[in-house]
Amino acid sequence: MAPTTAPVEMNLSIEKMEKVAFILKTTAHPTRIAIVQLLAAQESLSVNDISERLNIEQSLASHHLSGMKLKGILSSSRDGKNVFYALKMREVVDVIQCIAACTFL
Amino acid sequence: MAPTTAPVEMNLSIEKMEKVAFILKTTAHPTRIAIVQLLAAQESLSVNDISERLNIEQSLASHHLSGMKLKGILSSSRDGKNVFYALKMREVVDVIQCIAACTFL
DNA sequence: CAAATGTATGATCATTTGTTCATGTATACA
DNA sequence: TGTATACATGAACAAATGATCATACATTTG
Repeated sequence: MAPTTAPVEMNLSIEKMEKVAFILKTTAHPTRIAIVQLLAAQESLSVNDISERLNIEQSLASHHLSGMKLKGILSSSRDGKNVFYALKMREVVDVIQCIAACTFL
Repeated sequence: MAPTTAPVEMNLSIEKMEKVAFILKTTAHPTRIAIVQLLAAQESLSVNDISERLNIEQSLASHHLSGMKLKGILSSSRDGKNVFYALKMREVVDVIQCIAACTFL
């Protein structure tokens, strides 16, 4: 994705800008970025998988995951004792990659 | 930009995830998205231009602008009494457009 | 049913964020 | 020099966020 170089018209409505801000805000946290990263590679993972891989408490993982689900970024499904989370809004992967690709970071 | 459909390896370091989160956080606000939108179309605008167009107080505009400058998203230059701000990290335009393009928003 | 395992939730607290207000600084110009 | 215009800044406060803890709920298995 080449950087934008020429003047660009976006013309987002106030409502749209609020929605975009909402999604960006939901993504803007190192742990949540790590979660997206895991789920970009794995299709679905249980809460335990995630809390172990990221070395965070189960409770904290659950809070982040349910929040991201509530906001539409993730989906979840229970299988026995486990609840598996998956990426629902895959666009956030592109967003993260776009920023991560910035040479100056 | 097509949505990512297949498993993707990102492998961002902790440091990189923190930097990405930092940039996303800096962008994740309706007013700041509106500022990026204006500067995507205009090359550069004064504080007054921006506060008038967005209908916000000069002080609030200045706070947002200097914060965004501090974090590397904008640059500024004084010309007489005016200070003109411009987009420095144009990638944020792509980020916003990417999310804004989501059909479900 | 009881115990074990996996997950969710709510309270609490510290920190950060967003906004406003008052005031300070910089530049131009009469 | 004094005044007007354009920006910046810092204090103060409300609100949102992130982390931790304790505990509740759900499911499986003995």
